[in-house]
Amino acid sequence: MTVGTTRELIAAEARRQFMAQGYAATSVRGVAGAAGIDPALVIRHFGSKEQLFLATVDVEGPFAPALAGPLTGMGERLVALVLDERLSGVLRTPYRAMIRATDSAAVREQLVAAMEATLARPLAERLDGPDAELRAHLVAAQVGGLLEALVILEDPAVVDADAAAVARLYGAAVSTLLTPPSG
Amino acid sequence: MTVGTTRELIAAEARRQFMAQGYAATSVRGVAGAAGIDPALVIRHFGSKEQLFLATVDVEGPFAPALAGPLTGMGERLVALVLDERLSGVLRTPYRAMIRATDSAAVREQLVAAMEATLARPLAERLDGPDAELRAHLVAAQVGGLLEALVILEDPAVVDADAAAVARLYGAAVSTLLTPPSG
DNA sequence: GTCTATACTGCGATAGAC
DNA sequence: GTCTATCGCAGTATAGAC
Repeated sequence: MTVGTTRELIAAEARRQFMAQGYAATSVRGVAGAAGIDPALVIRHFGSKEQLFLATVDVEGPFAPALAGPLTGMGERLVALVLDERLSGVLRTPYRAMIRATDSAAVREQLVAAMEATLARPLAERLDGPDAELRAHLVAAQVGGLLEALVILEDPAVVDADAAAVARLYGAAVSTLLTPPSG
Repeated sequence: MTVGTTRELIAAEARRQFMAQGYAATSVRGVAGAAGIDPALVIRHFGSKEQLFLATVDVEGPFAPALAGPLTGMGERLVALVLDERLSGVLRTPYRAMIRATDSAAVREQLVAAMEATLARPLAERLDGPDAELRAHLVAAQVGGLLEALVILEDPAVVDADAAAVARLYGAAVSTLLTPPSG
């Protein structure tokens, strides 16, 4: 389906390497070599290594299915999506690459924008009660925390835990923010 | 209080730069220059840039005060510690530097160990009911999520939010995992 | 035994020739 | 458009000066 222009060839190879090895371990020269072209071409087409990363790596935030249903059980459904390894390619892997590249302000902003557009903003519209917007962003922080433990820190206590138990327990904690605070 | 040995001089300057600029933007040559010594000496003393980082940057996990009191309100107290800017130097700043250096497995392990020793393990001993250990680690994931939103991603919706509201709302969500699950 | 000088390899990026 | 040559900087190893 790729048209095969040089630019798209570079982008495809760069995405592969950034996702597999991260930002620091991926070199412009390595991408160019694997694509069979000259390193200077990569810079010519994308401007810099950072811009190449921004253009090729992004999270897609596959939260829509969980947000579509009723508020009841939504916390558990959100957590289940994070735990679903079939979604790694669109969530876990780019999330890891981007978090580890947040030295760059542009990467930070792109990741915050993606999580806001796919999670915090649509969620805020669903919430009742005071502080709906803040609560939605705090849910996003919780989701980020679980992703961090799973794929950034690879904390064995979470990675090796029973997924159903994590979904139940962490999902309940997320749900606390979905229902209006009592009092 | 520093004895002034070359090794300690290097360590102090390295810590300063790693905390202020992060791992990638700090160079062995820059540390050596600021310390007024030769770059090769840094390697001589610490082996590599990565080992220099591991030896000089660590989070201290100042959670003990929050963990000491009653379970009631502990969630809010933990969140308040994360939000306390006076603790930045021992928590936020090293946390940011370490998360952004988690390409290194050794950095991952050192950060996980610090959070486990100062938060998850002492907390697990305080918790009643089933899955105490998993729940304690999920609390650590929540704390990590808040730190991530605040200091890694610098999400304006959280950074600019009223601290008291964050403590109340996020603290309540943390507390969900502190009390034994109902049912 | 500390420390300096030097050098090797690889990086991102630029200038300019085809 | 694409490649060649090159610049300046990085981490690090080694040799040898004090």
